Amino acid sequence: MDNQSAPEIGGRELLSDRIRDALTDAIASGDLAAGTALDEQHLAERYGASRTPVREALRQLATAGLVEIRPRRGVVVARLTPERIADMFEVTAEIEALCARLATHRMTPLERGRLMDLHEASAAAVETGDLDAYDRLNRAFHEALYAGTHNAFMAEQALALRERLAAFRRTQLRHGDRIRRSREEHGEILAAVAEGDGEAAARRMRAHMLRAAAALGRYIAETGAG
Amino acid sequence: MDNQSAPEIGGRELLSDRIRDALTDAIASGDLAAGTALDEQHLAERYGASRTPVREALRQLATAGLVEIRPRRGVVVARLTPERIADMFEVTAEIEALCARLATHRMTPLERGRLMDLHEASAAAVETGDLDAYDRLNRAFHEALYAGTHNAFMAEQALALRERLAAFRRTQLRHGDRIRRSREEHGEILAAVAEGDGEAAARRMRAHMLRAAAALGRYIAETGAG
DNA sequence: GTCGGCCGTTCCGTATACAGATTGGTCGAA
DNA sequence: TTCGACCAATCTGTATACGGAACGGCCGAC
Repeated sequence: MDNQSAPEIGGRELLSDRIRDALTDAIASGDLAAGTALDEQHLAERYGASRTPVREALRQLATAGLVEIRPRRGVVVARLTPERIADMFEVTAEIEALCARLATHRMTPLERGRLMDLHEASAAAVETGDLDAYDRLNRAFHEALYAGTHNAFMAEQALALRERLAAFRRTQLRHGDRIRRSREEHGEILAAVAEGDGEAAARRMRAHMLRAAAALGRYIAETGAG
Repeated sequence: MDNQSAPEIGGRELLSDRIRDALTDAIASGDLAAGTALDEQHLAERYGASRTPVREALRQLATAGLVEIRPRRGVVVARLTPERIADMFEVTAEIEALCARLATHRMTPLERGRLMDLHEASAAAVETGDLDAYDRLNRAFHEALYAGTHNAFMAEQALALRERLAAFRRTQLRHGDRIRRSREEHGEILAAVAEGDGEAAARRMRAHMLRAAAALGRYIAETGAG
């Protein structure tokens, strides 16, 4: 086994969380192929820890759907086929569309104003090509819509789903003029929200997410990851 | 139930899962009030186990949203206010509506036939007043729609959400003629599915779920649980 | 009298130890 | 040769031990 990917998990946060993140990356990047059996002891010595935090990390990954735990029979990496990833993105698109529709009808003027501010601020990031800045504003835009549903549980679910797909979306914006297109689509969504047309906001958000997923899908197809 | 002193949890499955179930019941039933601090050692001796399975159970409850874990600061029972439960039911209603819409467009004739069979079979359960039988068929009806989306991830999410609310829905069907009404609503949903009108199916499913939630909400308000 | 720092206790996060279950292989019998 | 049972190795599930961080109380200073 080629240990090219050094564990290298230094930091101050919880050890189990660091192991979880490391394993998440390893699975999302394809270093750990689908169906691979994960031995707790082996992982423990690989990451320089004991079995206890490794177990906690694996449990978290199981609830995230990245691994599968058969009681007393070990842990295996879940089969993240292109179809499954596509399924996940479809669910995300629908959830985001749902949030957009609800938020359109429920946001306060103050919240709508903040959404517009975020959109305005993102213009500069697009012009300067600041990917990290746009990523933050992009995230803030979507999270503002989550919060705009005035349904805390909905917002949590949407955010959790977004986090879950973050590993696969990492390189999405790096391609072509996806950033500019992304912001344009945000503008169209925002217009529908401003007009109070929830259905249109939902449709445009769904299309927005599916286009982003398609861009990522092409990337995955090229690299053969998964 | 005499859960006054020692909740005896006997069985052959995993100890951590049994503790998780016991804690889930305790929280859903209100035995553990919102905001209660949960001490691992105390829970361990209470359930006659060590801290390890207790920890695993608490982690599972955290991902289920029933408790909140602050690193190095302990675990507290999440605040399941009526508002929060209402939020959860709204999300469930929207997800179910989404599944109904997608399933309408994607189910095969065979799957549609099975859905109709399930609906037909439930008639007998309604007539005889067999609550358990109707509960199974009701569950099967909804799960058939999940599967009908042909999106495995969507089906898993919907099922997980349903499981998560099961603790609060336990007594829902026991009230009045909710069973008969429930089956009638299923019939209306089924009609929309058969006609291929996904939007109507979604609307009717949303209304169906919200009516069930309202019935439960009245029950909760009466008993003061939560 | 009130505020701030010090210290002890408690509890969490992690490490290690032990027991039961599962899996794979090997040996023997038909 | 093939099938079945037994056995050993290994890994998971659980228990226990240890170190450090956080919270509460006490004492001293202003």
